[in-house]
Amino acid sequence: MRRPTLEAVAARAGVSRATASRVVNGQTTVAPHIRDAVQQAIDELGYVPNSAARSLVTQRTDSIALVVSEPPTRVFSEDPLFSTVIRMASVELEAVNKQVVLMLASSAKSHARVERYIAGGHVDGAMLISMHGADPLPPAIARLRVPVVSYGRPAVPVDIPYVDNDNVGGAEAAVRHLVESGRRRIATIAGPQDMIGGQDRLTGYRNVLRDSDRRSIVAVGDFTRESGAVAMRQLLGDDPGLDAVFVANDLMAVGALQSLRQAGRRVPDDVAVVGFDDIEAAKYTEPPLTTIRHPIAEQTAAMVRLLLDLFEGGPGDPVILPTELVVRESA
Amino acid sequence: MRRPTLEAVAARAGVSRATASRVVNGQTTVAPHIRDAVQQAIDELGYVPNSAARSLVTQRTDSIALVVSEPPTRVFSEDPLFSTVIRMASVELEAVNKQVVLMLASSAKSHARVERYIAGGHVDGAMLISMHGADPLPPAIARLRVPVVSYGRPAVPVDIPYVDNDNVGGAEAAVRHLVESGRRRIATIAGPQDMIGGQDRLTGYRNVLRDSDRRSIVAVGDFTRESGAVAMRQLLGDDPGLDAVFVANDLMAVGALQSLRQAGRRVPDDVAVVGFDDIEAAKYTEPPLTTIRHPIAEQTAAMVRLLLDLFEGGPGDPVILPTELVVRESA
DNA sequence: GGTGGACGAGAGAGCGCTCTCTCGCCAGAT
DNA sequence: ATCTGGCGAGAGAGCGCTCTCTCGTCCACC
Repeated sequence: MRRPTLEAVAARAGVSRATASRVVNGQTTVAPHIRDAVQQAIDELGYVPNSAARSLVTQRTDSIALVVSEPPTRVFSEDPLFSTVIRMASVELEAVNKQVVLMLASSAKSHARVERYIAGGHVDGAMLISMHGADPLPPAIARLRVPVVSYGRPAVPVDIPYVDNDNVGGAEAAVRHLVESGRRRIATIAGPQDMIGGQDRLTGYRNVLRDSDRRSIVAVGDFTRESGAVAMRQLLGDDPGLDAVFVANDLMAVGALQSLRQAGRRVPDDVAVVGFDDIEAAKYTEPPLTTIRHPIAEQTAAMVRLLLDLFEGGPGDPVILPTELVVRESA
Repeated sequence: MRRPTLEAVAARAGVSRATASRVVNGQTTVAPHIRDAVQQAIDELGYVPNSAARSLVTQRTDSIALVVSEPPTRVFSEDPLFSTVIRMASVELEAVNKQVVLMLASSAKSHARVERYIAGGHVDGAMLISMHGADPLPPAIARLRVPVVSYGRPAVPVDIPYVDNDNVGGAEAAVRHLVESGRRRIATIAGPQDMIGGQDRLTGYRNVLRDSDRRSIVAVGDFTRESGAVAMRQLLGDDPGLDAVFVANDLMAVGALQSLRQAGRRVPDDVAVVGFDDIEAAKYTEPPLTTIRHPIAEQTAAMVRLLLDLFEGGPGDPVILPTELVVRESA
């Protein structure tokens, strides 16, 4: 009662195993009537190729590792980044008949595991989702001679093709919007400085403030809602006269709005707020949040394309996608 | 420059391939000094077993399909259910050295794909996450003679072991809480009736109302925030005198709170609201949401255990986990 | 009519591993 | 000294597939 093999199909169709294989793999050098006979045998037996046997000889596995290297706090949070990326990547890869093997690599132990797994040739390539600068995984995997791409620029300079959005440009657009609407004392709640997104968005903020001759007022959060609320309270303590704040992600911005409300500040009348990410919840805050949208779906699609290109020997040039200011009512 | 094989390891250690294989697989019938020699050869060569070759002969793959069968609207939404389940399942399976192959099965085309893939012996077993009653996948996969478990009770009676939370009991607890706090006209915003969770939670609501001699007032949403807002407006139109509403999930409850605010109703003074799920955002609504907590992480862990038991020939009895009323300020 | 070429189909090797079967060796019993 | 038993290690088959090489056939052209 085991699964039928190619041998069985060939026998039933009265041809050789090689010919049956040709039909299965869609080669054209098979006469139509033979092709039909084989196809019929396949249907009758319910034949499905054994992938292990196939990849043993082809040296391909048709599966791709999607490595999520991030502490649980962030993956578990309300931030839809990871689920969106995972989902989009699956859709894109399934469209080209590749399987997605999901691997989480939060601990040092799991790092070793992932490294061994990828080194072991279980997958044809890997996609890395890691925003942490201290993360040892990107350089480690880059050494493995397996095609790898990264979602987001790796924090340490390492020769991995990547796809990122224009964090600096987006932050600049956000702060410029505040400057142009006449705000004078513009603070920021920055993200973690060991993450590339945190760094770049702070850089964008600083760039514009420098050019417009304003003083920078900085608090640092960790991209969670709660840390945004804490940072906002701290900023209000440091500089009660601030009239605007650029928050490095929307989740922290939601927390900041909460602190502003508790402190009796009106948004945007007293304090203007601009976030970053344009998560779903940004539409539903009170008031709705002005923010920077970056296209997660397109970025993911671009990442998948980049990896597929790499398989074909493509150059693997980094891709930077533009961001967009979405003006709602908070600024 | 290809990867070292077991043959190479054996040659370097001066033993046969069979002996090297014994060492790799941790068999005890190998003399210590030979074991050491082989281990050293493995380390020096950086040998990693070829999984394709191994599973060709063992007929195992050590990977498990995680099939998410749900329309994009829900997976994409803010509902953290899927990302939590996916994450927890990964952690649990990685702990026992199994790989997670993620498959999305939203369209009919992808259904066929998933079915073929699982039938093709690419995985040792499958975990199904599907809340849709109309979903043809569970019965189809159940026929494949591959160990399968389901997250949530399959809507059509089909012989698949499953793990679910006590939706009926949870809904009963929620509505009983409203009854006991003296509410008279208790409405509900039900979930989609083609989903088991939607059905069961409505059943729980009806059970308690029947027993407490109250009239049921029902609107139906689709588990999204927006549909909750719409349903709440509709309920207020149908019965302006309602003084409580049990909402079948928190996301819709958030929408309902919004509609209540717009209609000038105070919560909980005029209308009490109880949700279901206890998502993160439930803590941050205005006022914080009273809701039913069900343990997603434990449910996922139980699902994984159930599948592993199945591999060992376990009985595969369904597991139902209890829920818990979390009283905050909305009711 | 003979030859060359093109093309379709089969034979068979081999991918890297596991596992059964066999064999050799040594210890202990007779 | 011979035999038996047990255990550790090797030989070799075979998992199911792909792919190269070879061969046979048929047609076209000289």
